[in-house]
Amino acid sequence: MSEWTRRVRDVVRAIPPGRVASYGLVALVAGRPGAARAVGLAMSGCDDPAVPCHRVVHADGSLAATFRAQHARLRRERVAFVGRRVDIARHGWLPRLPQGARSSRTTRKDSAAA
DNA sequence: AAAATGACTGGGA
DNA sequence: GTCCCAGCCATTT
Repeated sequence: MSEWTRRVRDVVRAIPPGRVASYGLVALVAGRPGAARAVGLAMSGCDDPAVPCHRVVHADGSLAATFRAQHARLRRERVAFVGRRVDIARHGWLPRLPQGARSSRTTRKDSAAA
């Protein structure tokens, strides 16, 4: 397992139940702004049960097409949906960003929850 | 070493 | 609103 994968995993583990974070936000917190796609790659296994991979969603609240169990798992945590997407405004995770975590682009949307 | 891949994203159509 | 495309990035061929 690469350093990157391990780092992503650690961030995801910090997402509290009932909260969700976009791939982009995870990348930002992991120290690689803009690496959203790479985050998805790191999560593709989702074998470790200690990692709440279902709490990672697309920036617009929609879910990964290939991760079918995601919707059910989120609802099990009482996460509300608006149509086919998660209600980011109410369930978006507001992490404590690392110092100097510059928001190259994913920030506005990702931290818009409040 | 070079090219293809994919649980992404923002912007434009 | 939905669809499509061109960048992005670490991993895998």
